[in-house]
Amino acid sequence: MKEGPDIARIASLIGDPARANILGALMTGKALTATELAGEAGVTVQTASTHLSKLEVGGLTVVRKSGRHKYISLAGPDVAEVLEALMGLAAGAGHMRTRTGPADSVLRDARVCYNHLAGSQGIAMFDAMVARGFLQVNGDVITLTPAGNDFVTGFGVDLAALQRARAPVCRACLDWSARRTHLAGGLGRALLARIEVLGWAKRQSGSRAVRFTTAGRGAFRAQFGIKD
Amino acid sequence: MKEGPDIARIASLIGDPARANILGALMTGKALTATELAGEAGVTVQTASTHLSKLEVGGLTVVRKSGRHKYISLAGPDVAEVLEALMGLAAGAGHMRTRTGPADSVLRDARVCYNHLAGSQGIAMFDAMVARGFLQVNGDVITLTPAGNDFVTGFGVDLAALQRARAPVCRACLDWSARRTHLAGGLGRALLARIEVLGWAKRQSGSRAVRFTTAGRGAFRAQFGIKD
DNA sequence: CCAATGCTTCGGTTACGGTCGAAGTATGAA
DNA sequence: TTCATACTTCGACCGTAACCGAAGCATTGG
Repeated sequence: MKEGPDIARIASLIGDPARANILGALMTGKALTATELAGEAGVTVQTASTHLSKLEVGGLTVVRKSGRHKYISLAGPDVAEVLEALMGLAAGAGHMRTRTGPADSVLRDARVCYNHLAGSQGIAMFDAMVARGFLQVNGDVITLTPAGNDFVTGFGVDLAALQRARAPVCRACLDWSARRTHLAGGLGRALLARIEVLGWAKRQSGSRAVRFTTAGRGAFRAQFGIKD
Repeated sequence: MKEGPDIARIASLIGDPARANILGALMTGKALTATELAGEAGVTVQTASTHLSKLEVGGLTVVRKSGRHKYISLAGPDVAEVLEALMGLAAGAGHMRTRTGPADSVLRDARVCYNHLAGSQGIAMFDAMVARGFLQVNGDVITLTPAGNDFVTGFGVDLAALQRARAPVCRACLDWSARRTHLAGGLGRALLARIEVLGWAKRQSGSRAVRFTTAGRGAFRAQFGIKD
C-alpha cells in the first residue's frame, strides 16, 4: 500500500509467541537444533518445523545441516539488535513476561547477547575501555586504538585472527535493560570467550544469564579498571 | 515461558498490516487523526478505532484529544527507532512492499523520520557537521560543540528554546536505507523545520518523502559544507 | 434543540494461522 | 538390511482476531 519496506511481514514473524521464544533462545548466539528449539518454544517438533521454515524464508535465521541434525542460528547481528531493541520497548512499556522472576536481576547484571557480554557488566566494561582510551567511538563506528590493541592482546585475545575474519572487530549494541551501548562484534565475542576460559564467569545453560564468581568479578573489574 | 521482556506482544502489534501502515504514517512525526489514519491503513474507521486502542494500551502511541478530534502520534523516538530498524531488516531481506516504486528513490535520498531529516541528505548533513567539529560523538551521546552552537544559531535555530525543552537536543538515529547514523532530537527537528522555512525543501503530503528544490539543494550543501 | 461530525461499542461473519496426530523422508548406527 | 533418530509434510481441527454494518456517545455549530 504505502512506500518503504514491508515491516509487517517480519514483525508478524517475531510476533508469534512460539517464534519469539525461539528467537530469544537463539540470542545466546549458539546454534541450536530443531528439537531443542521446539522444547524452548514449548511446542511439538512438527509445529516448530513449520515455524523454523518461516523464520528461514523470512531471513531471520540461517541453517546449517550436519548429518541428520539441523543447526539454526540468527541470521546476523542486525537481527539480534532488532530483538534487543524490541525488548527495550517491551520493558519500557512495562510488559514483562514474568512478574520479574529471580533470574531477572541476574539478567540485568550480566547476560549473553549474541555471544558477547551485555547487562550492567557489559556496559561497565565498555565504558571503562572508552575512558581508558582503548576504544574510540564515532557514531556507530567503534575503533580499537593502539593502546587498546596492546590491552586486549595482553588479555589473551588473538587479534590477528579476528582481523582476518570478515566480521567487523568492533560493533555497538544497545541494551534493553539499561538502554546503553556495549561492545559487540568479533572483539566483544572474543572478550567474553576469554572471560569464560579464565573461569571468571559461566553461562547458565539454557538461559542468557551469565554468572560471575566472586573472585572472577573482582579480577574482571581489576583487569578492565572498572571503578565502584 | 522464558526470561526477559515480552517481545511477542509488541511485535504482533506491529505485525498486523493495518497497524503497520498506521505506524508508518506516524513516522513523519506529525500527529494524525483517527479518520486520517483509517485512510492510510485502508480500513474503515471502526476497524481503525480498535487498532488504535490496541496500539495505545501497548504503549506504541500516545493520544491527545482536542474537541471531537483525536490526535495520535508515536509514543516517542525509541518507537520510531525500532520501526526504522525493522525496516532495515525488511529491506535487507529483500521484502519490499512494492517492487520499488517511483517514490522509493526519493525516499532514499531524503525523507522525514519522526520530524527530522533522514536518507542520504540527512546522513550527509550529519557527517559534515561532525567533520567540521560542530558535533561530537561519543557512543549514542551526541553533543553540540561551542563552534556548533554558533553555527546552528547563525542558521536561525533558537537553541535556547530547545534547551529549555525537556527532550534531548541531540540524538542518534539509524537509517534503514543506508544503515548509517543521522541526527535526531530537538536539534534535528529544528534544522529540518528551518530548511522548510527557507523553502529549500518541501515534505510531500501523505508521504515521508522530502523533495529538495534545485536551488535549495545547492544552498543546503553550501550551508552545511557537504562535499560531492 | 436539532443536525452534523468524529469516534467508539456491539454483534456476527469470515478467514487466516497455529496446533498436533499420523504418515513420510533422510541420515546414521547396529 | 534393519532399526532408530531427526526432521518434514499432510490433513484436520480449532481459536483468535481482523473486519464491517449498525447503533450508540460525545462534541461542535447553527
